[in-house]
Amino acid sequence: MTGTDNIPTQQRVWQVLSQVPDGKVVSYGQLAEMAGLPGAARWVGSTLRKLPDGTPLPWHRVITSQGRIAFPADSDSARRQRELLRREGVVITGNKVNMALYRWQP
DNA sequence: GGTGTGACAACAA
DNA sequence: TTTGTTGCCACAC
Repeated sequence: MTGTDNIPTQQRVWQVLSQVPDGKVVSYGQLAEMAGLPGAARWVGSTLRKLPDGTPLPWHRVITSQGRIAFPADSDSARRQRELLRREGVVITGNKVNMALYRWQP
């Protein structure tokens, strides 16, 4: 097609992300795949980076496939993310989340 | 249209 | 387990 079919890829990611429920998390790869972009995990991360501070989107529910926070454990961003997750009831142990328990599976 | 980039993922040592 | 390497994708120059 010549471009009439493209809904902004970014927008599709936002849409999927907005569906992640409280207390659940998804990996970058999973999010990419759900948005119809298998293999674009890395790109998703780069894109989330552009979100403004006050975004209504649950960016904090996106973590690595290993259940780790993608930021350095001692960074402010990592702390903020842990705080938000914990606030939703997600137990974090050593900068890690138990994917078996909190992974979002629609 | 080629090149570099990154909040990743899978695999080798 | 931790560290390094390679593959991926869409985007910005």
